[in-house]
Amino acid sequence: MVSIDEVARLAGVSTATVSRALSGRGQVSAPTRERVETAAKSLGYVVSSTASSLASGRTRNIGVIVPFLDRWFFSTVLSGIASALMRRGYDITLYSLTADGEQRRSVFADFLRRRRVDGVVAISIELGDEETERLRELDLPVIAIGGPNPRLTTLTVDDVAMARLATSHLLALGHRDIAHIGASPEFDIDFHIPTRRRQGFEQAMADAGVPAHPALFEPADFTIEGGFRAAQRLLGRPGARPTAIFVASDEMAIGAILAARELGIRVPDDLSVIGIDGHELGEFFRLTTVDQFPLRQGERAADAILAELESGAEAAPHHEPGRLPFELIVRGSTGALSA
Amino acid sequence: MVSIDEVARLAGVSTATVSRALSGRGQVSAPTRERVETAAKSLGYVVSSTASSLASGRTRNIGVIVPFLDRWFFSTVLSGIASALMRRGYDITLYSLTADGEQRRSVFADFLRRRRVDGVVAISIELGDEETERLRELDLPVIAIGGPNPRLTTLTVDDVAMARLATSHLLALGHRDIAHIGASPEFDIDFHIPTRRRQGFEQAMADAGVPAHPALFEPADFTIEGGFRAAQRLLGRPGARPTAIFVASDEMAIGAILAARELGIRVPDDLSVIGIDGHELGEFFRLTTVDQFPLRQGERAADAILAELESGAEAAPHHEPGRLPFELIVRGSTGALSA
DNA sequence: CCGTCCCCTGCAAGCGCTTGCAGTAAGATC
DNA sequence: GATCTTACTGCAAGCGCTTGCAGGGGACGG
Repeated sequence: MVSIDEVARLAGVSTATVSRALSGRGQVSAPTRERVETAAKSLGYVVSSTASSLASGRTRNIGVIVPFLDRWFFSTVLSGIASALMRRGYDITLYSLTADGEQRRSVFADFLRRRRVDGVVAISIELGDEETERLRELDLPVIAIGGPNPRLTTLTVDDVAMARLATSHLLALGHRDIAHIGASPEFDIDFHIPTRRRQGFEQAMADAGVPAHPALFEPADFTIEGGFRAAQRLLGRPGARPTAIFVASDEMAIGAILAARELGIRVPDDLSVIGIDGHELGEFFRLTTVDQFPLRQGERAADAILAELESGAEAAPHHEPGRLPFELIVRGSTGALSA
Repeated sequence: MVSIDEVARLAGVSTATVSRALSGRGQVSAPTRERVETAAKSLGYVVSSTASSLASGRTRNIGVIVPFLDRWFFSTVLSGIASALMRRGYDITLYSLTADGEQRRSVFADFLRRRRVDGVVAISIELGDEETERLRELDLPVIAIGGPNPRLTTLTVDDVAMARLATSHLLALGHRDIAHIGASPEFDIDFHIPTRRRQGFEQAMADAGVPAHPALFEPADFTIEGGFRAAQRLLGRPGARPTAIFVASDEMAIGAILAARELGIRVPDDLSVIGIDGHELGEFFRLTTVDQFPLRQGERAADAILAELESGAEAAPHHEPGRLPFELIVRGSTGALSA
């Protein structure tokens, strides 16, 4: 492997000058810089990240903590983070928090403390107090996407407002018997997003003076299949059927659409369905949704962490609640209430 | 941040002994080891990966190259890799090869050459000659999953055999008019899996003495929507309809099932559909498939790279073609040909 | 023509570990 | 009891960079 000394020798300068020329820190005359760059290129020199990190204290590496890798939302956010970071020359090291509690603990107790990263992005994880504390102890910039955490800088989307927007859309179409598919209460213990979406739903209903019937709520597990079953229960009951369903995620909403089809209920003629997220399959299923642009969320998180790094200003945690954009995307799964 | 010196002082030994006690390399008496471990724990010491890497040349970090992060197959394999690697205390740094060609080049020309990783896993990427060469120049263990590459150690599943198995299943059920949904030829240029699956299909048909009608092939793009459209074309044509479809991926197969439903064609009564992959949605759609266990593929790749690292033996590239397991999973989307 | 200032460059001291080598003491061998 | 081993530990030299500091001009002003 070629080292900085060889480049220095070839360019006829000291290693200090090579370092400065290639990193852009400190003064180097234009001709010298050019000689160094030529030498480096001809030798195929690439700086050793370990040596550079040790000497400088900068790693050019961001740690990303993800609860699941194989769920659409998280992998999409991750994808946004990865492309934005790589564009700026940063590496990213991945910390996946599987179901295994012991392993999760070791991420905070060991992995992250190896000084391998300059900053951390945590995607939609409800962090425990101790975990939050561990993160703060790292003394590194941390950006959390999702669950607002008063002790960390967070990028959040206003879940209540999103849910209100979705519900208002249904109300504006004339619907009154609106059901809601959300998460079961025990889910909420460490994952508050479904609760907030439910609150938004209830607020919008209350604002419109429409009573939200408790029987029109069904819990599910945020999968297509879960949404399917919840919708089956909702639509298969004797008595009056809801004319619309606000579903707390697109995947569950797709399940609901499939359930309706199976029951011979036409969407949107007999039933309107709206989801939340902006899932890639939404277009195919013609699903009306409130998009939260997860890819861009990842990019924004990457930009935010780089901004903190480059400003050097370890700004006090400033939450920006509800700052992430969202947008109603009307497709074919919602329609006016038929008389 | 606490350093090794503090631990040494507290334990009353030299830093050399601390290093040996904590890393398990070299001899340390049991009582000394215990004192060191106690001291380290009480100070919350975690070794600095950069310093350790620089001194030892080992990073305890594996690079993973992924073509897409937000596609089910890749993120599932990645998930398997991540959990297996973290279990062994390894970090993983992610190199995402977006569509951007320039960025892709920089992964091989710069990112990977920073000496940040001890080994590389490449997931289902058809690597160009120059890229392969770059990887070999790294002089690190490399494991490629997927596309067999004679110059790298690869873990592959026998795509031809999988396709034969799927096709045989349909043939055994009595089907003769079997269509195939695969990839369009231009896709194949840098992605040979679809071609191999098609070959397996044709072989199985030929072996059974059944002519594979060219009109019964439809290309698609490996998405649900693509499969949907391909099936629409296949099933909407005037004339005799196929009684079964072998689809080259589960996602496309799901699309095909949805298309059939929309056309009022009953699955499996009027049409059998079989896919390949083992997609998580397969169960929900009752899709018969040939599972290739992507999660376990990732785990095996992780194990393989660690084995190479720990043996130290930079074994010559040994491809193990067709060594990865696959299995026919019969669910509800295939059935005997009705008379 | 000399002093100042500003660029540019090199020197050399680390960054926080790991590990070859050497030294010590205790146990083993005869 | 002398000599070898063997097990353990410490010393100190790096690993390949970065960067504070200082020195050497050239430009410029007086």
